[in-house]
Amino acid sequence: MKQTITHWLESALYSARESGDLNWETMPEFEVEAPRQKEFGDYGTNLALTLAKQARANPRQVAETLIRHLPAESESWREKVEIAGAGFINFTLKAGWAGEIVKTILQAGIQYGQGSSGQNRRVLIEFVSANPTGPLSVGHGRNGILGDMMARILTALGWQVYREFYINDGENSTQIRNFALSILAQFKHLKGEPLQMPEEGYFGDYVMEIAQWIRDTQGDSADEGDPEEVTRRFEEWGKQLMLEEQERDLKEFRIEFDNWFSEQTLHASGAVERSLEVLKEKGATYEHEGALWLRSTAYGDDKDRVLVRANGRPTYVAADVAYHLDKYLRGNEILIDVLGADHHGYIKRMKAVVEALGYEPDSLTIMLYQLVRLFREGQMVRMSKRAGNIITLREVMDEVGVDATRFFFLLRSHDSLLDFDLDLAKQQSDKNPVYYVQYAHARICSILRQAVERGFALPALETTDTHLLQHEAEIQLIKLLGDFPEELALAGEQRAPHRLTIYAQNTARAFHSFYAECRVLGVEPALMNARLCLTQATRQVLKNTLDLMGVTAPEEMERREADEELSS
RNA sequence: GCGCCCGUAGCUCAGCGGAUUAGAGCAUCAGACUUCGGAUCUGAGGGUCGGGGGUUCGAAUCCCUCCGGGCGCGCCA
Repeated sequence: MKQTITHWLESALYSARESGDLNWETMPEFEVEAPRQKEFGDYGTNLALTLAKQARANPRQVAETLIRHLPAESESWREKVEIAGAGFINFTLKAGWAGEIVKTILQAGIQYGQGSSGQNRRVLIEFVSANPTGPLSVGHGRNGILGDMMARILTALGWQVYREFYINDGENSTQIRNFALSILAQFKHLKGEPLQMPEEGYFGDYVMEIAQWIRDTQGDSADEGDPEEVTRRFEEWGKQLMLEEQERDLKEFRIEFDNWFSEQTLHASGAVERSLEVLKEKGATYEHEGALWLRSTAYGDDKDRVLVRANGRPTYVAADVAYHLDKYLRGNEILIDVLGADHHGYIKRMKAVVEALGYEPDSLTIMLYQLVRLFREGQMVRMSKRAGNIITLREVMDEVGVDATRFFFLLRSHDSLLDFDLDLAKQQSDKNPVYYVQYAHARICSILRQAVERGFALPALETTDTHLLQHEAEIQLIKLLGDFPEELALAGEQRAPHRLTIYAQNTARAFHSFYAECRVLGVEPALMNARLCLTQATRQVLKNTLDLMGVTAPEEMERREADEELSS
């Protein structure tokens, strides 16, 4: 409906210009929205206000002119059009208009809301990319959810999405090395030697478990031989086990990747050197004190960055140059990296890299998310990965459940700090908004089941008069359902998945409200059919939204409250 | 010191491509079906949108500045 009204307004604009009533050059930006106060009608627009600015005219007069030029086809829909406030144009539509939206939704079904703005272009989303030196943290969970939902959203908007996990397994990585040395230390300890952890060692229990696994499968002699070789072996074992665990946990968290990209392959294949050559050719590098530098300040970075150390080893940045170049060479037009807020310094650097490589800096989006703070018994849980006292994603998943955890992570804007209270999440899980939305879906399914049980066949769309849907609660709900395509598009454009979480809650609320106001089953047959259609349409939209969130849409739920009351 | 993010109701947060009277959940208080699931609904109280300037006919929204909180600022990754 918003679109229809937008068309009317555009048509009025052209008509007014042709007749000389109004002068304008560029199409003004304006919005069509449902006003909060119902006295203002069903939809309103600020068009006259934005246009008045451009034309330096009185907004109310502009509004009058526009109304005069509204196309004839709009007359069968409009009840009345009014000018209000500074120059808003408010439309009140004829009773029954909302029924059309219900039909549109039911016809589109699972595809309702999808768009084609992606035009089949390719986008690569890199996310999680945890170091293979430990289990996934809760922060990785937030990262994973954001990337995953973004991928689902962009797919729905017509993009060809490729999901990738970048494994920081470069042999020059000190982290991995320390990790390997930690395992080795535990291994020797298992054999009875005193525990001698490296300085920056990893202390988690899982390190010991890996050492144990190596001892069980490789025997006591696993640490014999050339020390460098031994470290390399332990590195490989540790890395493999960690990656397997990460993949398993992510899969259970409903996150899967098209590809796990190994940093090491970039070093091994010579891709790193080649990409550095590209930078050199573009004149974006220089040598200083024996090291090779990227002149990133020339592209807006705060300082220049070392690409190759004086000792000849390439830095992490060098690998990232090669990696991002590789992403582009694989035909991706748009790149999205999902990173924790502690990497914010990374944005300017990577934009500089992209530009130095000859690509459009805006083609790379870095989605930063703020950190997650865990609370238990009202206390913030301090965590350190090396010390091994982290709460893992797996623990949270097991404690809180996948649906609730995903929903919780998607509840807040990614650039807002997220406090995750474990006790609240599990003890008062019925207060969790995820149940509110899921309950609406389950309730709808229950109504539809009942309808069949009572012998009311689910109505055919062609024979149903959806124009009977005129109750205020019905209109309210339908308006929201009609907004879904726009909400989805905005979530994609703004890279703001949480918008759909808010939307899901609003839609669920509107349905619960409708449910309380309007009986579906047992009312006059024509109206019942119309309401059954609306109920089905709502189910479809909730389902589509929950699918995008990767949260299940249950057809029934346990009646937990009732059970508790019986037992108490 | 420099950079990024945040500061909106008692608490947790939406809104921030300016626009008609600032929203939701939780908490508090008061109510609601002998038929569709009470994990629900209806209503009430509660806000100088951190402070101060500026732009604008109009600012929670844009700009500047200050204050408070978080996170960074390696030839680590």
